[in-house]
Amino acid sequence: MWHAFAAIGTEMIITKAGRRLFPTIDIHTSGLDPNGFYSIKVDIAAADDNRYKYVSTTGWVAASNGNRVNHIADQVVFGECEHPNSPNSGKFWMSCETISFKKLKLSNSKEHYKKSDCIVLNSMRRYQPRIVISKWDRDHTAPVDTKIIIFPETRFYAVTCYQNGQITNLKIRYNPFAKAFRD
Amino acid sequence: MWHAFAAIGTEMIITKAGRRLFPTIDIHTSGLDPNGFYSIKVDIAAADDNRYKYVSTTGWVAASNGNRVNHIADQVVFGECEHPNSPNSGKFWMSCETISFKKLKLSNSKEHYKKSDCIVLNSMRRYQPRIVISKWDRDHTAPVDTKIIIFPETRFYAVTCYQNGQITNLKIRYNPFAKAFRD
DNA sequence: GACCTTCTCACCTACGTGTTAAGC
DNA sequence: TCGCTTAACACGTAGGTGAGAAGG
Repeated sequence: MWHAFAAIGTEMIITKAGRRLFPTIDIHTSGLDPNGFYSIKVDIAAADDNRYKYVSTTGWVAASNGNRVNHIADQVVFGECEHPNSPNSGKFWMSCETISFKKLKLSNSKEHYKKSDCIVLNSMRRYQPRIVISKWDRDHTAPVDTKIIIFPETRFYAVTCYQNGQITNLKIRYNPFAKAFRD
Repeated sequence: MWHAFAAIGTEMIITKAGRRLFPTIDIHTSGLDPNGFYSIKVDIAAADDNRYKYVSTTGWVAASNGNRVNHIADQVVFGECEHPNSPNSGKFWMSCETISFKKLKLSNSKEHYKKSDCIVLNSMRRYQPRIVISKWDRDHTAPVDTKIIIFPETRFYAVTCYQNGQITNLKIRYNPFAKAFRD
């Protein structure tokens, strides 16, 4: 699903009150220590420091002279959404068929920052979601090991209104809440 | 609200898939150690070991020769529902205006036991919800102090269908989801 | 004008109610 | 028959969609 959007240039709506991602970020884990304790969260990093604009003839183009970012793991992070079942045992996480972050929302209003599960972004910029899995020590007082996993196909442009009509069509086609707009 | 129901004899519907309590159990805390760590949950104990039946002329009567229970705190407990925000600091809990257990559901099917927030009970018996507040040690590995608080007005009969029409009327009057049945 | 943002709206999904009739 | 349980139903609440018009 993510690949179908990525091939066109994924866009995500951001609103004051917060808008869910579609598609949602769903993962599955393996190779964890069954008896270890882990928290799992998603955060969102800048994909680069460009501003973008959408030109109907050519698509997305960088509008300012931003620098290319080579190490997204070191980039500015704009907030995070811890999975509701965190923290939990490796055994639990691996028994989950899918670990879904469907409650994660994107906003453009700093006043809504305090809402949990809501990450504040800037419009017309590009972002990269990241999966952050932290293992905690026996006393659960500090993380002892943290892994960051990136799926490049989840990169997206934050917008207040869809720019590319093909993206709109895919959203309407696959998002159950947009069924009203299907032909 | 609870008192209005208790005066008549509170009943709670139980179904296979699980039914919410109405009224819900909402509490407020004070006197906790602001820097201490606490988990807060609700569990449900047998109020006694009677079976009951409802007679339209006289109301609820014990149908078997069960024993009166004097110490509900020692009774059989039928499951528990940990508050979603557990565990958390005393400071956090005391800052909450209301701590609500609205997601707690009651079921009569053991197959649904594994659902979190769902407690399995037997129909035509009487139950007593209990608030359980546990303080954890500095390493969060074991509870060091547990307090059990009981509000007698939350005692209820578990039923698969309302027995007392006055209870039905109160539910319809005050539960927003039953608005369709108001005159 | 061009571009981006905000708001309201109709139309969905998802699910919490008691009712009613059927089942056991 | 009687008492209790179950399932389908209409009708609410609650909230997630893009469209379209208005605002800046």
